[in-house]
Formats: sequence, structure tokens, C-alpha cells
Amino acid sequence: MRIGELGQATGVDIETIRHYEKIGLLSPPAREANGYRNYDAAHVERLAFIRHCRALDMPLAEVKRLLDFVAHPEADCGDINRLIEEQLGRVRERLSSMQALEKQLVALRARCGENHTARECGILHELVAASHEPEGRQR
Amino acid sequence: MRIGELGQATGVDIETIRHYEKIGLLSPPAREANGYRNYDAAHVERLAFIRHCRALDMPLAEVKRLLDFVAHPEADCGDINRLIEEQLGRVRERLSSMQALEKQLVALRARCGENHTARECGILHELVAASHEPEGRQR
DNA sequence: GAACACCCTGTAGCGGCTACAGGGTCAAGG
DNA sequence: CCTTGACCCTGTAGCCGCTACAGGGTGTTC
Ligand SMILES: [Zn+2]
Ligand SMILES: [Zn+2]
Ligand SMILES: [Zn+2]
Ligand SMILES: [Zn+2]
Repeated sequence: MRIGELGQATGVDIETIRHYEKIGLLSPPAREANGYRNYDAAHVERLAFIRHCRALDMPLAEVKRLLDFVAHPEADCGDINRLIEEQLGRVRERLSSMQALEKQLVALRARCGENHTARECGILHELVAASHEPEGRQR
Repeated sequence: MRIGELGQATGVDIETIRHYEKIGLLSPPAREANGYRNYDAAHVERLAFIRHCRALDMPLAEVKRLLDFVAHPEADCGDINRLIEEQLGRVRERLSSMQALEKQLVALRARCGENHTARECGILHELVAASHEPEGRQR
């Protein structure tokens, strides 16, 4: 199948597919006589796998590591475990900082009353005032 | 004060300070005879404000808009309100997708038992299997 | 006069795409 | 036969928000 069909089949932009090939994440497919890329079922499989991992917000470098495991199934599984664990750690860290962020934004929003000018805006005052304190009371 | 002192005072890397100047976020300071940047109190104020907004994960483009409000306090505050609202919307969207992500990763981790090879690893099997289904059951 | 801390400009890199520019290929329709 | 259109190719540059050099200049101290 050609690149357009592969994109159709997996819901991936063809520019992205070429990008994955360029960075060595998706193996170069065969070429037709006219130079067009010609993908097979394994490519569909692989690309779907990549996208699934990306949907789990894994960096491409980690996806690459996982693909290596798929290619060499005799390897020990401990590393896979660790990879997921690391990923989970990062996600949780990000999650908690985003929760703190949401709280701050909600508080900020509450500072703004009815129509007035920027000079009298509680949001702006709060932002200016807050930037006078050392960052990170919440730590 | 020189750039190093400003960095000290605000906890911002001097490369970052020069970067902010280059992209027009921080106004160019005066220069000493030898060409060294010479900042004043207003710059400290402004830089602290920028960093505080960044800590709230605002894109620099929005920080710029806020700085415009600070500079023109006669403007209507409605836009400030909207800006914070948009920011909150983005944060919440990201937050809920990260929560879903965390769940998936926890489920994934549970699939891996004791020591075994990648071939028998439940995580890998799950990832491969999941990539066969159309993405986004959760939507 | 040499070591050191500081400063300057400019360029290139990161990740993960996205968007061109400037071409080639091939089937259907006027 | 020729044009239109859909598809494909390569290569380069841009996005964000930094970060890291390379290759220099300045100014104080021993
Ligand atoms: Zn207001
Ligand atoms: Zn102030
Ligand atoms: Zn396992
Ligand atoms: Zn399969």
C-alpha cells in the first residue's frame, strides 16, 4: 500500500509517517518503480503501535525501546516494566503540578469582578503582587 | 545592574533573559560603555512577572498580552478575564486527558508478572493488542 | 602578565511534528 | 493530445521555550 492508504488506515498524517521514517522509527518501506513508498501489513502494525504509545504520551525514544522489545522477544521483561514505571512517574508528577496550577488559575479568576479597566483588575494586581514573592510557596 | 545580577535576583538563567529580549518580551536595557546590558528596577519587576506567568504555564504570547495590559492600564479588563478563562480551559483539558492516561498506565503495569522474557510480557501484548483497536474508546 | 569571572553575538540543537516550495507520476475527461 | 487533478517525491524551514555552545571581548586580582 502507498503512503496515503497507510495514512488512511491508521489515521496518521503522511508528513508524520515520512517524519518517523526519517528519524529511524519506522523502517523504510519498499519502493515502486516510480519511487513511491510501498508499505506492507507489518508497517501498518508498527505504525499503529507507535501511535498507541504516543497516545499514552510516551516520548518517541521510549517507543523505540519498546519496538526493540517487540523485535527481540527473548529479552528480559524487567526493562519494559521499568519503562512503564518511569512513564507513570513522569505522568503523575506532571499531573500534580497541573492540579496545583488549576487551583491557582481558579483563585485568579475569582479576583476579577464586573466591568472595569485593567488598572483596577484584581487579576492583574494579583499577578503583579505574586511575582514579588519568591516562587513556589506550594512546594 | 548587569545581566548576571538580574539572573541572580530573579532566578532566571542569563541565556533565557537574552532570549526574552531577542523575542521582544523584555525590553532592551541600557548599555554600559563596554556594551554590557544595564538593567533597572522595572526590568526586575517585569522579568519576575514573566516568570510568574510561566510558572502558571502561560504561553509567552499570552504573557506578552498581559504585559500590554500592565503597560496600558486604561484598557478594558474583559480581555484579561477571557485570557485567564482560556488558560484555565486548556489546563483542564490537559488535566483530564492526563488522568485518563494515568489510569491506562496503571492498568498496563498490572499486566506484568514476575521475571519472564519480552515474548511473554503482558504489557507488550497489551500494547500490541490495543494498537489493533481504533484509538480512543474513552472519548 | 596571566588567570579568572564575567560579558558579548550568533548559530544550532532539542522534541514532535507541520507546512511549505518545487518538482514528478499517472489516470480520467474534454 | 493535452489538461486537470489527485497523489507522490525531496528538502528545508518553522513552531515553542529554551539550552548549549563557539569564538570572541572586558576587567579585576595575584
Ligand atoms: Zn478584571
Ligand atoms: Zn511592583
Ligand atoms: Zn513483563
Ligand atoms: Zn498484531
